[in-house]
Amino acid sequence: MIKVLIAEDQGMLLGALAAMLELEEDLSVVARASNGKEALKLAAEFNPDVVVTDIEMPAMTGLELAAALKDKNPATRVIIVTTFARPGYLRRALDAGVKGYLLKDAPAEQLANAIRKVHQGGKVIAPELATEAWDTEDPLNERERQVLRLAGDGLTSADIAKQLFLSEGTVRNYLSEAIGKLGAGNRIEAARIARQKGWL
Amino acid sequence: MIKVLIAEDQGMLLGALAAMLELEEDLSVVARASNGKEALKLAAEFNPDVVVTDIEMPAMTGLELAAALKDKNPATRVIIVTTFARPGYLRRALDAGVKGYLLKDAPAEQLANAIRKVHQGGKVIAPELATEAWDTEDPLNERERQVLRLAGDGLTSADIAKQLFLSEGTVRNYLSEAIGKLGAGNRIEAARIARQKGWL
DNA sequence: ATTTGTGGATGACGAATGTCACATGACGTC
DNA sequence: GACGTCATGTGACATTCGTCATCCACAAAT
Repeated sequence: MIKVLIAEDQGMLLGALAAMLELEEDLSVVARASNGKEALKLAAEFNPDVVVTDIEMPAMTGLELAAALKDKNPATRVIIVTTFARPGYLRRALDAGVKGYLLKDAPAEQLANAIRKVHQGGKVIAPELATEAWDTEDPLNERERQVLRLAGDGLTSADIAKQLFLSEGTVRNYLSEAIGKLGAGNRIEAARIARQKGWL
Repeated sequence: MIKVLIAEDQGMLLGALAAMLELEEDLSVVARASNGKEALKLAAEFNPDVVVTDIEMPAMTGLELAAALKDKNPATRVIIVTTFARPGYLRRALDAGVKGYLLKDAPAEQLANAIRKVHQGGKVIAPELATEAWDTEDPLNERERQVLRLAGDGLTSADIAKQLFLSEGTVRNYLSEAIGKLGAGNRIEAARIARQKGWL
């Protein structure tokens, strides 16, 4: 009997996944969490074989959860189930020792099999991501990321400068750099691109 | 036996919801669709009592689906299940005669009951939305919306002008109007606000 | 002790943006 | 036909943005 913990902030999906997995005879959903922090606590308590987790959650993301589990529950395998086909996410997930990375777009039937495969020591990566160009590196440095995040929310250079304790000119320099690196035409497009790649 | 059709583009959720609802003795999932268009076709074929649908889907959104069903399958009740707590969406949904509007954040257990209630002629609106301030009107006109959509993607005024066959000055005028109406400081913030409200 | 690198600041310039007042023409209404 | 009004343009102006060359301070490397 494979003990499964599910971490997912969308109640609807959490409940539905749990119901679906309970139909499998060799799986048992021993705990549910609606964010990473809760999942970590429950993992310590129930010691699940496999953790199925979303990425974007309040309090603690699935990526942070994976990293923490690698440390505290090294025997527990982690499968990420997310909406986002972003190279940055996949890379960070693999770095955190994640064994599975599935997209919510994929048919639900795949999940049970992925759990079994990962439980047996295998790896399951969504085929859309396993291929080629998904190893694009994040070309931005920390400052550029910060500045771009704020710019993407509509703050002016002056506002950003105030928040980050930089001069306005410096902010413009970083933005200019980021725009160039991303091949964008302006800050808006740059922010869009970076977000879409999972770099923000 | 209540006949249910589910339309949802995330395969994972679609499958999981179907599995969960099939556990209910008085419900039967007669068809599944991954977009509105497909759902409309299947609805004509299976004549479901209740359609459970997401909003943001390719080909045809859940809101468009609801409007079309109101016309072609007036007896079919529609329940929207979406991530987005946006006033614009709820308003449009109600205008399309939708009987239920639930958030994916809500516990999954609610769904079966919502289906029963709606099937009996009732209405189910997520409590977070049923309250007050959710009737904020969209102050934008069609042109302003178009222009803002493109501006939000990082196009310059000149690009937008070309796409919409307007002069650049006119584009700037519309943007200026939109920025003013939304109380924003620039086009980026304006686009962010409008999107968040579900007006784009 | 000099070189090199890095993070940040400055100043200047042209381009894009935001604002406003006003013009034009199409359409409906009285 | 005179009158609003609605969509679109125009021109002018101040501000913000994007770019680039250059400079400064400080730390690490040699």
